[in-house]
Amino acid sequence: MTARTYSADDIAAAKAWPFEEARKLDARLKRMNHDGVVIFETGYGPSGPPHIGTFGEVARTTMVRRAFELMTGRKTRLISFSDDMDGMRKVPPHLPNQEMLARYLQKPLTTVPDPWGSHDSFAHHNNAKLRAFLDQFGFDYEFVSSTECYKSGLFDQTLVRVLERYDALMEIMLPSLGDERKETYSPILPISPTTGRVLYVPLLERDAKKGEILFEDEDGSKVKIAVGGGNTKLQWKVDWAGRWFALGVDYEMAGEDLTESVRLSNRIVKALGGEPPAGFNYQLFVDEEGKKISKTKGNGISIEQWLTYASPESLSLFMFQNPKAAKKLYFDVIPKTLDEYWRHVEEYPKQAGAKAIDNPAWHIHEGNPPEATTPVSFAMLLTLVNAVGGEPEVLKGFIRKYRPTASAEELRAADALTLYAARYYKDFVEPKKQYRQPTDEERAALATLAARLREIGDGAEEDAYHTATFDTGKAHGYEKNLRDWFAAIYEIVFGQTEGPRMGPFTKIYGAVATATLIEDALARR
RNA sequence: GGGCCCGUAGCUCAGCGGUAGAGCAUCUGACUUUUAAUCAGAGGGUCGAUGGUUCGAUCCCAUCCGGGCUCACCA
Repeated sequence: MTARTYSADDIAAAKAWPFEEARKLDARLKRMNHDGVVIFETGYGPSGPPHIGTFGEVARTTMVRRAFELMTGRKTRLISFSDDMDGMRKVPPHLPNQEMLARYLQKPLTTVPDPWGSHDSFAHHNNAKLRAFLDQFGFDYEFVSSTECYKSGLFDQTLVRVLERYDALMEIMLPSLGDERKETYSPILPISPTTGRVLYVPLLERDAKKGEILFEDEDGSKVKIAVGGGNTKLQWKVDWAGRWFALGVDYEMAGEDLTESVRLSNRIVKALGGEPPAGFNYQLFVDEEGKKISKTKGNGISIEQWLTYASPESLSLFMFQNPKAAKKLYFDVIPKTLDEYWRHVEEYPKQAGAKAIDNPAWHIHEGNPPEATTPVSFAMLLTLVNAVGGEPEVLKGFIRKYRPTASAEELRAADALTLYAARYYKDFVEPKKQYRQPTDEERAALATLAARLREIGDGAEEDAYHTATFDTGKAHGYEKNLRDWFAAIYEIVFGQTEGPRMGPFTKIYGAVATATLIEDALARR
């Protein structure tokens, strides 16, 4: 499939938020007479593994990036920046080798040994996780390590600039600090040459010309070092601003909890002589009751949970929707969002112009939505799973029965859903199953049915199986109340009060397999 | 309390100056030698409240109400 083309008028008329963001970015670049490659950035803190928020930020930033590219045709890059020179402030719980890690408190995360022993450092381990995580979704990005930026000298000029503009920066930062911090605050944090820890100490002397600072080391000695080459790092807010300045970041969004940080960092980057990136503050997720999601409470849901029951595309849709509203992230939204995703995909080919590029599917698929949609909804599969169980092959059989005219592509889309439906079955339906013990009459009737099905064998018509089921019931005293016969089958064989129509089910599941299913149920104690 | 963001049908969301929309849920009907599913249709909103701008406001402005985040340290 080839990407469609859109006219300038279409794009100007597009109202989806990524286009609004792209317009903001474009205005900023015009104001600056910036005509180079446009840099998008997302941040990552490697003191923990990547999570659903990490996904959201990269997905949303990519949506703005693609909208911007369509709008301007300009070259762009997406930097995934890992703040891995940050000192380890506390030992994250639930990690192995706690006592070993405790000895590395305050040291840059890239110098903390990997508690799992597989990478150069704790940060390297998590950085690798981040990359594997982003790669799994096919994001286009460039990984950048803070430590490498400092060590390679890439940030040297920025550090010197911080020294040059020291007074202006302090004027911005000091009012935002508590009394105690005011006394010791420094935008530049030296790494102790003796202990390797990140030091939160005041600068005793600074020489912008030489690019040097004097500070008191942990052992009490006065030490003079060059700011560059990885000897020092910038402290938050200034660090963020310095990063924008040094890397030329044009666009970065952030969670609303960082609203104040963005404000300050914007002022700082200006003081450094740069221009704040465009961007906005997206809202954090809340749980079903609208409460803040916290790891300790364990409310909300994780990315692993989402991807267990629904596709990454559906999660992208969730991220696309309303980034400025506090979205409720709880289990029920998963199937709903998955079905909404497919509805949008279905709509796309019917739409044109601005309407098409406002379609979430365009943004989720970076301009290339798939052509085929699923012929059955996920909601329907979840219902079906209640009736016929969670075997993907059986589900696929039912899909083909329900949608005999579906194309191969459509079936492929639907088949992918059976995997999620099967997991849903295993986790939510199967545990609730209650198999009833048969009465003697029921036992006899079911045994007869199993024998009949075996006799007919696979490959007969649905009706043959259905008739056999009816006849067996009638022959065992159910001619007046066939409903009870079916209820007995479902309760004893399927472990639930409702089940599939027996004819079609037997056809799809296989007559011999169905007979075995019945016999197994009779053997159950 | 200050700042920022959000508030459209039961739920999830779209619409953002010109007589309120979708999906799900609900209800009704059709259909299948059980149920579910499927199909057709219906009901459901003073667009958080109040003022203002306008010929006209869900959409712009102001105020208020409700919710979230933030305003020590750390990121």
